[in-house]
Amino acid sequence: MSAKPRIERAALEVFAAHGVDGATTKLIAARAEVSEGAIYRHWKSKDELAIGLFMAAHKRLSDLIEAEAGAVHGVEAKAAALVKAYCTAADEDWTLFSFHLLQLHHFLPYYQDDGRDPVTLVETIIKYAMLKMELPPGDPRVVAAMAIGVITQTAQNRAYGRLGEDALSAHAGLMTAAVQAVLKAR
Amino acid sequence: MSAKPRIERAALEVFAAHGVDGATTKLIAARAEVSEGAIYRHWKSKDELAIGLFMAAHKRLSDLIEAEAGAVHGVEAKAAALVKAYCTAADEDWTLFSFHLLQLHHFLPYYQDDGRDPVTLVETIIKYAMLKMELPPGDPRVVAAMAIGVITQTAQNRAYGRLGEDALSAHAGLMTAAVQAVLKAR
DNA sequence: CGCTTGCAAGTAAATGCTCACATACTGGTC
DNA sequence: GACCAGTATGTGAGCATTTACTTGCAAGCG
Repeated sequence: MSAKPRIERAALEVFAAHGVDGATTKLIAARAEVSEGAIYRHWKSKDELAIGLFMAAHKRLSDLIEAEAGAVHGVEAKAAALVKAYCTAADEDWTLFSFHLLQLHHFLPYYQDDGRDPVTLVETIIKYAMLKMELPPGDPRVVAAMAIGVITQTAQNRAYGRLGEDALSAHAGLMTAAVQAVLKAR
Repeated sequence: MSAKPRIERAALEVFAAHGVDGATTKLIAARAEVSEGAIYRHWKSKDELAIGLFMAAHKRLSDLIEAEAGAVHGVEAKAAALVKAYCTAADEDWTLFSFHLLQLHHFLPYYQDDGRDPVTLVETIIKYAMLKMELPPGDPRVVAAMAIGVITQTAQNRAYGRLGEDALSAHAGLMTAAVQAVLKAR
């Protein structure tokens, strides 16, 4: 098999485990069973590799949110769809999503806020629902953070090995109920 | 003033901003206005410095949880007390708590689980409340993760500058209501 | 051939850390 | 108080190692 996809997989694993700064090109190459030089045939630098991988996950997640939220009506339904979609996607490519989840803060300076990052999208949905009186009023930034936190912290704890090996989807029902409760709580 | 506390402050800031691996001893020394050698008068290595700072925050948070939860009866009251206490402590020493929050994953391998880390403590409280029928049954690990996520994600977004400069306590009421809703949701 | 992909050895720079030296504090003795 | 040894604290030049990245060469392939 060609080296590029093997490098991508290996890099995701190493970045997720050690962080971008803690990961070494040697380790990535070793895990991909490839020489270090091979990395630089496909990427200009370690950082470009990391940013490329992160942005792929970031865009995939943003697209997912837009698609799922656009397909149904009402915040309740949107919340349920989003939770389920996130769980499914994460289970399908856990390496990619745990990397995205755990290393988010490293890439904050990089993605320009065009309003298409996951957090802003959720904020927008909530703001709109408040306007339509579907939700009680409140700071949409905080409500969005709290609702997202229900998902991300659960996923993080799974990544840390605190929840066993069950798929994230196994908890989708509980998480959906919790998110909907957060949205309405005041 | 002596160098040690200045180094500690500088290290917290640099670790929080760049991560433990991304932080350099040169940068820490420069920010503390101290020579690099001064660091090694007080700590054996950069990692020991980082671990010391983290463990101090970790223990302080654990003690806080035990004290606050032990002082009142009933999950509802415990939840309210914990949220308020965390917000107050975080506002009092935001540098310390944002470092703890953002770099947690770096130190996971280090703290042995004697059941006294914050997450396990919350899990125990929830498990006990379920036994006493104060809460509907459900996986306590997941419920704890979700409840904690409400707080941590909000605090993280504040650290990322997404919530303005308001104190975290400004949102304590909203967060308390959300946490209590999560605990009861099913 | 021409082009892409991979390797092995190597390089320059950065990083964590050390060490010889200087200075400031501490407490006991006269 | 004056003296002084002993210790703790800070400096800054520098060392060994690691790290990201480069380069010359060869193999596969249309």
